[in-house]
Amino acid sequence: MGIMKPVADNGVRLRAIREACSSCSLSDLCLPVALEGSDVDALDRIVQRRRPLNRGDQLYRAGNTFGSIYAVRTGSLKSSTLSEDGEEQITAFHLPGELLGLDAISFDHHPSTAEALETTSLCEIPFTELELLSAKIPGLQHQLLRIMSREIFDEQEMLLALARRTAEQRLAILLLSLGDRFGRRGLSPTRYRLPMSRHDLSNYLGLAPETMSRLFKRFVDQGWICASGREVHLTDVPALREMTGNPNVRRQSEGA
Amino acid sequence: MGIMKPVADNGVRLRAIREACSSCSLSDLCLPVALEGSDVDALDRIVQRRRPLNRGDQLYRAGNTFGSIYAVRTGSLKSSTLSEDGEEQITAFHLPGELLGLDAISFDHHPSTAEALETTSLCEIPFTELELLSAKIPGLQHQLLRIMSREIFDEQEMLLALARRTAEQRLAILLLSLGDRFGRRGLSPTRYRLPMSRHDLSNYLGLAPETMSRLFKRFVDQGWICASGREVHLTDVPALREMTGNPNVRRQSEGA
DNA sequence: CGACATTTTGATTAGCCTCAATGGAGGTGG
DNA sequence: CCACCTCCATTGAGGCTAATCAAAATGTCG
Repeated sequence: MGIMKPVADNGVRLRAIREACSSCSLSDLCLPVALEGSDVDALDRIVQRRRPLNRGDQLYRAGNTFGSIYAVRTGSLKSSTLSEDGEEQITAFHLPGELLGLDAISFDHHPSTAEALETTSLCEIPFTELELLSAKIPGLQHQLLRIMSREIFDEQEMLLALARRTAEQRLAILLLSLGDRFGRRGLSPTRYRLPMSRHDLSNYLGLAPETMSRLFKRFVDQGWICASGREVHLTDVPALREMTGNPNVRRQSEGA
Repeated sequence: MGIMKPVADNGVRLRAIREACSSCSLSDLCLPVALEGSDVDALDRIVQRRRPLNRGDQLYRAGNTFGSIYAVRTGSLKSSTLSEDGEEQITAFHLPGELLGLDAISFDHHPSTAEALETTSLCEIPFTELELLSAKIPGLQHQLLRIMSREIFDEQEMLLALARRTAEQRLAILLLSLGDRFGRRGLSPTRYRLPMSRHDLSNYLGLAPETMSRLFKRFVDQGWICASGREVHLTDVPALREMTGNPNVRRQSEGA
């Protein structure tokens, strides 16, 4: 087993993988681990490129057997399930650098459908091979658990944040969250293009599309954002953050 | 490394563990894995008993460093976080046989506080030791990933199920879910004692306590349940299941 | 039995959904 | 180039659900 022993060109190899995966989460997987060159090779080998998906293409459907997890290189996707009445229920959006497919591990099949919102390229990581590898490379197993747990937990926290919140708060939370996530990948956290339609947005937030529209108007009127179609500019982040909290609490100055 | 090779008294040892842990999820951890006697010993050794918690006692608090995961033997707990306005937000209930503490893996500290709802006994499973062990025992690593993913995912699904649902649907979903979970441990799925107060219940479902009370009344009036204090009897499970779906869909006979 | 917490009940209000109709953007064919 | 169509986003009016406020009833525990 490869033990903590830096190898001369390790940094170079790591960079190669990171390049290969763009800025995808796979780099999170190797970065904190001291890997030997051969290990990096091994990891590199199991990562597969796929040809890009077009808008509307499905990466996998609910019920498909689980084989791989995926990292978004460029573009974006939505995960959704069908409620018993046949309505689409969007459960997550996936931006560049994020993983998807993790929720399938427990059941060996995907509980949700993943669909590209625009032209999207991905890395595919066959899961059994990753598992095999993680048994051999010390530290990788721990990283795998952490990242898995992290990605799933983030989603859960998002759901929790949205529950019990007013429509206004939900939109503020989502806009800030998207900004954070874009920011993490080197883009502007306050000025970005929404990859999803108002319809998808309202579906995800559990609101009627009409409410969504009214909210955008209100946010613009208040001077919190500038919005034109899918282009959004968060002009007053502090105000948005303020709204994030409980509305029932009267606004009080921090000093009081 | 111990390879798939049944050992004479393996079954006995497994049963011993299962007894030791009552019917806790740890049995899920070893059951599908072919373990050698020595492996079972190893697993057995790292599981620790703890003295029971009293009602109101906290197992861990949000922010505590993460060391172990826990399996509920008897009793029950609630997990909660504090929203920015200082309000308690209950994120999960934990019944006998279920695991808790898994959400701490990604951050090395607990994101939530766990508090006993009644006298509660637990098994403690030190995580680093479990990880070490899972590197040695084939299959255990996979099981660990699966169970983790499963527990976290179940919670997420619950949150999702509760989002975008009417108060009536939420209560129906929760009552059925609790029944399922009790049923899985050999108790009646239709007649049980709620371990939590109406207040906790309403908090978890994101409703006002008054609404909770009115809902119980309505459910009783409709003949769907019998309720006296915390004792609940689901008298019309089909009706409850029916309610679970989208209310906006007119009730239609399946055959139509 | 009295003090306290929890639960229930009643009246009112606010927020969001629904239905309905209008306004724009992008694509197609005359 | 313009008329037309379709899809999506916006705007308005009204209704329903669940929150809030207030208070009584019930249960719990010393």
